[in-house]
Parts: sequence; C-alpha cells; structure tokens
Amino acid sequence: MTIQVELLQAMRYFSGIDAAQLEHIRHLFKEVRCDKGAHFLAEGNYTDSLYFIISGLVKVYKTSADGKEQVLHLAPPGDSLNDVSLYDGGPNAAGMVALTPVVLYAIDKKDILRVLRENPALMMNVIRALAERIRRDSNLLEDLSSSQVLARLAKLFLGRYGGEELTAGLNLTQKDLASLVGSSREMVNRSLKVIEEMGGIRMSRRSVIILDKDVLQKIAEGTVDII
Amino acid sequence: MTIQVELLQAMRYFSGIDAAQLEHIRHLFKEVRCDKGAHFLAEGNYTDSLYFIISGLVKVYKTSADGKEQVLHLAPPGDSLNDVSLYDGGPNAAGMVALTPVVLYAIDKKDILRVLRENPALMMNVIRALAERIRRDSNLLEDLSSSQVLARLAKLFLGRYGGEELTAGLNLTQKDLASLVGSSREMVNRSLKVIEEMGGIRMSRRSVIILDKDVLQKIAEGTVDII
DNA sequence: ATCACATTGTGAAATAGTTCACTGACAATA
DNA sequence: TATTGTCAGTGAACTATTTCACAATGTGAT
Repeated sequence: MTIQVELLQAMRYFSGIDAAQLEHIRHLFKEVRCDKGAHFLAEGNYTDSLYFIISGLVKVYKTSADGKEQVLHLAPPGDSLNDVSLYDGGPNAAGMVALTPVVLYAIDKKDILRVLRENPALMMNVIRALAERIRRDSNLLEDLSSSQVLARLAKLFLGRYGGEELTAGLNLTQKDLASLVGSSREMVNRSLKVIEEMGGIRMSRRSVIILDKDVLQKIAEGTVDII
Repeated sequence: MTIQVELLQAMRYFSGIDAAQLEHIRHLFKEVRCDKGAHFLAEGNYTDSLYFIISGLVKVYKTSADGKEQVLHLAPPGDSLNDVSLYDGGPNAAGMVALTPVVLYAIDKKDILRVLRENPALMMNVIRALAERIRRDSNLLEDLSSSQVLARLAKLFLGRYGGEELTAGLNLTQKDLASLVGSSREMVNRSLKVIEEMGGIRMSRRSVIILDKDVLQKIAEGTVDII
C-alpha cells in the first residue's frame, strides 16, 4: 500500500518531474487494486478521482443506446484515466474495465488540481498527454469511417490503435476484437480466417499470434483483393 | 491589422484572463484573413503557428489514403486551431478549410509556449479546452460506429456534432454533409428526403431548414422505422 | 442568353456487414 | 466425470450502404 516515487515517475504525467517534488505529493495517492474483469469506472457517473495505471491493461470504452460497445483505447501502464471529466467538469466520458489484474494509483480531483496549479511543468505534461490523445482519437475516427473491417483488424495487430501492440498474453476474445474495430464477432471471425490464410497471423483460442507484419501491412493498406 | 484585446478575450483560451495581461501579449499576434474556400493548413505539414478564429467557420478534416474525407469539427469563432501539433510536436493532425470568409489571429509556436509557461491560469484554460475536445471526439467516434446515417444526420441537425448548430447561411453541399456524417452524397440525399417527408426539415439548394426538432430527436434515437 | 460547371435527384446493381440460428470445442468446477 | 457455460466457426437471409450511371436543375461567367 506504499506509493513509490519511482513508479510515479514512470507515469506520462510525471515524466521529467524530479523525485524530490514527487516525494512531497506521494501521500496524496492511494493504491487501488482491481481484479481482472472489474468494471471500476462507469460511463455517465461522477467520479472525483484521477487514476494512473501502474500495472495491467485497462479497456476504455463507450456503450451506445442500443448496447453496442466501442473501445476507445487499451490503456497500458503509464497512462492516466478519467482526465476528461476531471478537467471539463462533466460526467465520466467512458467506462473502464480491467483486462488483467490492475494496480492503480488514485488521487482526488481537488488534490491533483491544486498540485497542477502549483506546478507549471506538470501542466505542460498534461497538455502534451491530452494532445497525444486527441491525435490518437482522430486517427481512429478517420480509420473507422474509411477502411474496412479487414484492414482495421490488420492495423490493430500492427499496433496502430490502442498504442500498444497486442501480445499473446492479453486473452482477448473475438468479441473483444470486434468492439475494438467496431464490428461484429462473426465478421471478425471471418476476417481473422482470411488473414490467417494469407499467413499474417495464427489464431488460437483467445489469442492471435502475429506471423508476418508485411502481410498485415498490405492488408492494412487495402492493397489486397480478397477472392 | 490591429489585434484587439476584446476579441482575444472571446477566445476559449483567454476566457477569464484579464485585459491588462492580454495587452502585454497582443503584439505577438498577427491577423490573417482567408477567403472562403481557402485551404490554409494542410494535414501532414509542419506549421509553427497556433490560430484563433475571430470570425467565420472552419472545417477541420482528415483525408484517408483512398481520398475519402471525414470532417472532425466545424470550428466556430472562439476556437483554436492546430493545438495538437503544437503540443505533441508532430505534423498537423488535420487539414483546415475556410467555409466562409475567415479572420484568424495567429501566434508563433515559441511565443505561445512561452506565454503559457508564464501563465498558469492560461494553461488551465488550455487543459480544459483540450478535455472538451476529447469528449467531443469520443462522442463522435461512438456515434459513427453505432448509429446509422439517418440518425447521424438528424444528430447533425440537432447540433450534436461540431458543437455548432447548422444554420441556413452555411451553404454546405450534400457532399459536405456526407463527409460530416461519414457517408456518401447519394445516401445523404436519400436520407434528407426521408427526414423531409417526416417533416423534420425542409431542403433547398445548399441549405437545410430545421422545422421540427422533436421529429429529428426521434430519428436521432433510432426510434423511427422507415417504411 | 448561352455555355460550362457544379449540384442535386434517382434507379439499379454490387458489396460490406449484420443478424440469426445453430454446432462444435474447450475450460472450469462441482 | 459429468455438467455448465463461454467461446469459436459457419451457412443463410437480410439490411444498410456504396457505387455507377445518368438525367435534371440551378448558377456563375462571358
């Protein structure tokens, strides 16, 4: 339950901030542990904390009126969670689930806002982090509206989406993949088969092994015709 | 060509910043005028300026490999442009076109960064502005991947997208509407007819008049079955 | 007024993706 | 080991959307 300064330094927010300063604020954080599968933050609610991912992987998603889920991001360690509602005062903009066991450091809204105000270097870090996220989101947006499922899946495997490359240990189901690329489970299943036949991946239960990035690259570009 | 402090105060970045401070930095801005239709910022280029919209409307868009355009935002006066590349150091994340004659105030990257560093209140404004944008983008993202064209069009007319309600004076073509909702011109044409028949809008060349928001609301929710 | 051009309207064919319905495979646990 | 439940595979019907092709309409420039 002790908050470690070295772990804080690995967060995007605190990169380049010196240990002495972090030493002063470490007491403001609380460690939170989530089991795999835990929905620890619900869309639409008001949660007055900011979270940092120390370890594990978090799925950030939105659910539409008709129940369809769209994954916005697979957040790896170093990422912050729930920034948006903190800074714009609105409700939580997305839901979060732990895809693996997750360790978070949590800090109260009022505390982090105070710390920020007193620390311009930190604010610049936040600004950069938010800017990177906007770029990522708008790339995803463009992609979702232009390329087709096959290409989107290939891009996913190339690590173009969540920022993290998908590894074998993730244990994502085909349904998960579907909501990552904004499609249906069946479509993902069929597309995976195609990519497998082309030698890009090998499928097995709850995991996909990447075999040939060049093949994926070609599929991602839509250069390939499927017959 | 004179930069006016009162106009600066109307920008999201400078809201709540007092006139005396703005007086000190006004000399850093340059006024830029764009004709309607001018593509004044290209995606992928490096442009070391931040822009503020004083008047007019700017279309912010991305173009995919196969030439399809997706509109990210219709930016109204008060908005800043090109923030992302400024803060993350990457190339321009989107292209920009003036949809009307536009007046911008431009400031050099190094200048605005210096001003920011010296002014924590300003930084907090930036953080809030970026957070609002992330929320907007992720709503758009969810929407594009879930609802269908008819519903997306209705939402567009309800002002749920670009943040601004579409007015008659905009002179958008059906092709423009298509790239706003991520669809094709023909599909937009047919959908507009449907909405018109239901009494939600009245169409005329290059403009759409909103007649009945309740009808639009129902269409947006997907409550309506089209026969 | 006329010509050229951009915009709009529309049918029909093609396509991508969804949904449904069901089967088989696997894994956990009782 | 039997049972239960989740996950993966797959055909078939259906739906939304795109694409193509072309006609009609309006607009601006000369």
